[in-house]
Amino acid sequence: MNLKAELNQKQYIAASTIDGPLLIIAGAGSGKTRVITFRIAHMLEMGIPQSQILALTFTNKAAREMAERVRELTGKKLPQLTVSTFHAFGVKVLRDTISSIGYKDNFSIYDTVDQISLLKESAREIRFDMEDENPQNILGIFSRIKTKRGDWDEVTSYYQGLYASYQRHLKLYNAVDFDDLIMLPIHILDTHPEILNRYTERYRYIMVDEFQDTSMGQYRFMKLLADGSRNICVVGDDDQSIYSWRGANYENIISFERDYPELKEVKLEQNYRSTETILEAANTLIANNTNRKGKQLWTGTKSMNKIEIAYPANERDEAQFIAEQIKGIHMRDSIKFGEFGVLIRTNTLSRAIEELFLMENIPYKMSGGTSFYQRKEIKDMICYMRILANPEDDVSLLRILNVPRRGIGARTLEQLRSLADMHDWSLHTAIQAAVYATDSPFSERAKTDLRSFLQLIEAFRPKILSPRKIASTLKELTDAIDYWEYLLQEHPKDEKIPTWKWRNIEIFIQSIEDYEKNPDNMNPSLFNYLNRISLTTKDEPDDDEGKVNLMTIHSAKGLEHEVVFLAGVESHIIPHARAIEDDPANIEEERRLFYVAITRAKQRLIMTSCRSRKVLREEMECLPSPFLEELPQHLLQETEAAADVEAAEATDYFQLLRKKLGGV
DNA sequence: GGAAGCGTACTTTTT
DNA sequence: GTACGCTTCC
Repeated sequence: MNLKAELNQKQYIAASTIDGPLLIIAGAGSGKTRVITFRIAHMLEMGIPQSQILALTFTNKAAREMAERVRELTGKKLPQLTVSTFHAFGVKVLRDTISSIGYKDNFSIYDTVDQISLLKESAREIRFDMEDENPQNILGIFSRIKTKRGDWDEVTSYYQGLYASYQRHLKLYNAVDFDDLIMLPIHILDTHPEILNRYTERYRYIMVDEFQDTSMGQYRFMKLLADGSRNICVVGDDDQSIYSWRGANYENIISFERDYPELKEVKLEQNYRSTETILEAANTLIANNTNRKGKQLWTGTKSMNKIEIAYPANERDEAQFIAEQIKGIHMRDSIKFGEFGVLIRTNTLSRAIEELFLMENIPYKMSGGTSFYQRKEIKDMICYMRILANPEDDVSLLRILNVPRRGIGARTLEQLRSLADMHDWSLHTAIQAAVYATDSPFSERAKTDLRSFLQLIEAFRPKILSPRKIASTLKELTDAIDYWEYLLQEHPKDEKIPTWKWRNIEIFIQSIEDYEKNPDNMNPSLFNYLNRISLTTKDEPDDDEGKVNLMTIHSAKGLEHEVVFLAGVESHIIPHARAIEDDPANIEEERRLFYVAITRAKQRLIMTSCRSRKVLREEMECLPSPFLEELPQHLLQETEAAADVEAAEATDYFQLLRKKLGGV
């Protein structure tokens, strides 16, 4: 491997500097992934054992891609190389060490939906009134407390008791939430020097991708691991920091410079992705942000196309326009469907577009959004699996206790809950007591129903825990509970729905089977499988090369496409009205978001801004995004959105628009 | 006491 | 479109 021939001079320095702290500022499209993969390959070539290398990323997609590229480059399987997201690495650490803080290693991981159920349970027990409360808000407060981003204040103190209850229940259910995946490992490493030592001895070379998106917790986690060797390389771009709402703190770049004063810094500014037009637009836009490290991207790629903007009448016409453009460009310029990206600010904007893609037979895939695993029928299956893995997991138990209907209703549940609350038991323990205790106050009928539920769990638990028996046991379980009959019963009007849902379950079971049969999988246990799917939002593998990529701007980060459509470029969507409401200073993050969207495009960028859009049933007038005014107008070109607009209406509109854009 | 049926309020971004 | 809560039915 000849690094010098493969990389430009800056890239070469970044890839060949492997000892000591290194800060790489990598602009959009500057070949960052290439540098990282070459850097790892170079380390391996220098004789560093793969087990000593740890690469941390932010998303599963990035992790998967990085691992794949290193394998391709080296032609080796590298089973001991660790490339993972922060959260997945947290799980790995917890699996090995969580017993040191009194949890069991079969812990469940709660996603947002589970967290809300847990919150409601916690509130119920301490008789906290949840009327007029927004669970998401409360969870936001809890998250800030847990990750030490904030402290209790006059407003939030009100929830302190609820937080204590929430935490107590997590532990009682042997469960952790997403924040725990970062904070608990930190706690363990902080308080157990011998465990910390084990990790710092093992991982001698650490790399962190998308560093601008790391939270304070993730930074501490990284620092704990890295302080043994101080061979720590972080790669980031402050202009692409778009996760501050989740605690990302791009000031970590400053902390890094402070904590590792001996660091070397490399700035990658040559862009290999986009045309001059697109880069000039992006540079001009982002220069409006005040809080940034200066950076100017440049490229040698000449432009053929201006940035296009169309103003469709409504979201239907917008979808129509995008579909037609894609078809046209696909045919005329023979650009594969897989080279198109359609970017949206919010998941809800996908609906109209998806509908038209289906109608026009345009193959597409939507990444992000409600994941496969969040679908009701799949979530039911997962909760059964979680109960089998961890019977104390009340959140999962509550979900499936009466699914399918087995006669356990509100009254029985209430009795169970008071029994559990009284003794600080999980519901599972309470059920056992209800069934087997001699002085049980439960009705004979309730006891019979509960007993058969317990027997079901007891029968299937050893089965599903035996090696490579997850898929087959789950199949058996769905038959035993007659889930098909349940689906029919729940949807009596339309047999299409049960058929569709049953099909999803079959797909799910098949994917488990694939997981179990994969020879590269050293330890395909139920726990590992559950942990894995808790951390991935996506449907199973996305090897569909020939499909248009429809996704949110957030999930588009790190990707690139020949032709990029940016839909819904309207004043309340980007910048999002809600974000600005929260804090007007959020405009800078929204601008970065727009910047990320623009810089995904290699050849062509086509934006659409609807004149009206249906929001929650109601038709709403829309104005173009103010960010459009910030782009150099000579780079823009208006494209007629073919639509049945009345001419007069259109003229009025364009006058309004010119006024707005021209400031006259 | 449990199941089924109807009305209402909410969708910013994700591990 | 959907998920939850409240009411009525069996």
